[in-house]
Amino acid sequence: MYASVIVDIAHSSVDKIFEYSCTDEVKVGCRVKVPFGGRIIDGFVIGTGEECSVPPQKVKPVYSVYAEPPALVGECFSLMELISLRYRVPKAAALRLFVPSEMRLGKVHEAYYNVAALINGDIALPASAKKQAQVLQYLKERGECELSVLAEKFGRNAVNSLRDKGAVAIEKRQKKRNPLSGAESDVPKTLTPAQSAAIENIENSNKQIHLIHGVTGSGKTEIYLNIIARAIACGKTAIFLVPEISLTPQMLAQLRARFKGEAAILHSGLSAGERFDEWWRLRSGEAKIAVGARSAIFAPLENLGAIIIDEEHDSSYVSESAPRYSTVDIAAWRAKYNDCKLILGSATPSVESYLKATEGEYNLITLPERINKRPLPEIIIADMRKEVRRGNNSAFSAALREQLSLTLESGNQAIIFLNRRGYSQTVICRDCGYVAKCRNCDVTLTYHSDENALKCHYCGARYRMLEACPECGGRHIIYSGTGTQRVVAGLKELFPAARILRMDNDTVSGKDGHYKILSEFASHKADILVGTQMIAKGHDFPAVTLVGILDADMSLHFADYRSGERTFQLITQVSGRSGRAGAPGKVVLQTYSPENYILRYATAYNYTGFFENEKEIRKATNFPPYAIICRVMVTSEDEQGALAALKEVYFACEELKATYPAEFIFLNRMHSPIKRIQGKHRFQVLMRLKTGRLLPRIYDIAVNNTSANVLCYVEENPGNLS
DNA sequence: CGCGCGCTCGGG
DNA sequence: CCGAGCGCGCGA
Repeated sequence: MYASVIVDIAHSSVDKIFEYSCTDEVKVGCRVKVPFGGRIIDGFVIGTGEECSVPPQKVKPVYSVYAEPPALVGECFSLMELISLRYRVPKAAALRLFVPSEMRLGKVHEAYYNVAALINGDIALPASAKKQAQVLQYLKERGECELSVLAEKFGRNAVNSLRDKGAVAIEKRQKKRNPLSGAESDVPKTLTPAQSAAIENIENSNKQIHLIHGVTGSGKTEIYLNIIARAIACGKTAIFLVPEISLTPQMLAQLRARFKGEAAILHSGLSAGERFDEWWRLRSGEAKIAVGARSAIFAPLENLGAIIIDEEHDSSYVSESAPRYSTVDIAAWRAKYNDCKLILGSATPSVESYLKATEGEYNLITLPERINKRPLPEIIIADMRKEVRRGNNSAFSAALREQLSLTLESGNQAIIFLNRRGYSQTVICRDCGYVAKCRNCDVTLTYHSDENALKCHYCGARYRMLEACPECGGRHIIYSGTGTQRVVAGLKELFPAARILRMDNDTVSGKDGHYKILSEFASHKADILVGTQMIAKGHDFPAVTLVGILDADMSLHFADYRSGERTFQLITQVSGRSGRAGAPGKVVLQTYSPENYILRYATAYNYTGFFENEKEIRKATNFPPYAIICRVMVTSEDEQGALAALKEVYFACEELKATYPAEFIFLNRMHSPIKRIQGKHRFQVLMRLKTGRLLPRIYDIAVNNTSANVLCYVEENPGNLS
């Protein structure tokens, strides 16, 4: 018998199928060790058969087979093929998406716990051995007990003595780490007529992909849970994707309560062991629902009945490293393969998805009202130009101050949202205009007052704060911009009695840092939460009745065609934090351009108005979704090498343009806005294309110009152009 | 990816 | 003439 093997080396030069002789123990999907180029390495079996297409003298036998069920199942193989072709990555790189890295790296040992069990309770003990007697008594009552518990209660020595006397046995057992265990029960809530209608609509529609556009608080989650429950009831499985940031304890508790052990969660917050165990629970069929962030779209489930992508517009659904797949694309493919529904949901759908829905490619379901018809929070626009004219140079408008004191007086909580972090954005020399930049990354440094240091946000480099300007020697160094720290300081001055929490990249350490701060705030241990983007999503704060958006303009004037879309999404999301429970919420939005159409639609909660307007602009200016922005990044530590490769890539693209002039709207080469990151020079060929027709050719160009020295890679509609 | 082969160049 | 250095192609 022969096995077709893909060796686990993600490199284009070994991106082939190798054949080995084997026994029938080797099954499709198995991981094996094989002799390869003089070494023994891991590989994936993607096929078996009696025939062999290489000369017999070349064929070697499989070295060994992993003693585990096949890791790859179902559509893995065709999906691997698709990803490998679509994103021009080696098949091994595509296969790696399907197995947890813990498994490949062999890092996870099974977790064990020790159990002490009574084998002979009638043993004679000296009267002095009181502890041992207690242990015996304890075990007589319950038969067996976890060793750690016994050791805690009576001391490890007593247990050891009993073991030596043959009274108890200590046995190693495999631990099932189950992050969703210990759940309370939850019964499905009664659906509102709107929710029932939405589910009915999805069930009866003959379209495969559905977009639920529902305002915050419209009960989308209950619809998702219902659809998942229906799939499970039919003996099928389901995938439920949420942005990484939304995998909060509350959300997991909700799933745990509803689905118990049938749900498995896959995300980076779990320990390696937990993730590994959850993956196997899905693979073995014990769990039928995969819940997780982007990568959970590759969950080892067969017979899918539904795929749900919540907060469909979220930028975390596109991978930032190769293969730069789009989660919605992969999900659409799996839905098609399994002939199941794909449900996208959002309060602020991406322009791209909403366009597809209005054009009939997706089935559009609109939920315009909150569950209990509670009104959406009122948004008050504070015109900061007027504030400046009145002589108010602080970060807080009169309206915000007034609302803040009202909120604090009534014992409610407030969230202050701003886009930046650090004490202030930049450090400028007033005399010559010098701005401090990172030596490696060419990025403006940010001043952090707690360390009195300058930091680069792209590589983490830390510099001493400037005493004098290194260019002109001037001593008039000033800070500019407003950061969370300065806002906190300002708030303390205005409301000395208020308890204030700060949340940004500096106060959040590790994966649980989020939760710590957020749950501290949720349990009302603080009155005001000041933070950046990361407070916009996830948690529910019932007592928050005021949200202040300090610098709504920041994202609006960003040099990105999506800045309008992003700003609309941000305002809607942040506003949704206000007034979740009883009391009606308020939002104060501070801006220097109150007449801006994005802000006008956002404050009126008018998504369709925003969409129609935005659509026309994108159409007129030839931006996505009416075009594709394509960037070939060329990076290298060696500047000359990078420049040479850049030239090659550019010429190849120019050649394409000469052949297909109608496909190109724009083509040019340039430095990337950030010229260096971590010592790597960055150049780019930037294109705007009418369609995706030429993308495969462009991927080829990138692959062909990648060498040991220079890395070239393609980004489609990149999230940012830094 | 990691290895070995073979070619080339420089030192003796 | 021999040994070190590098580029290339191979691996089943």
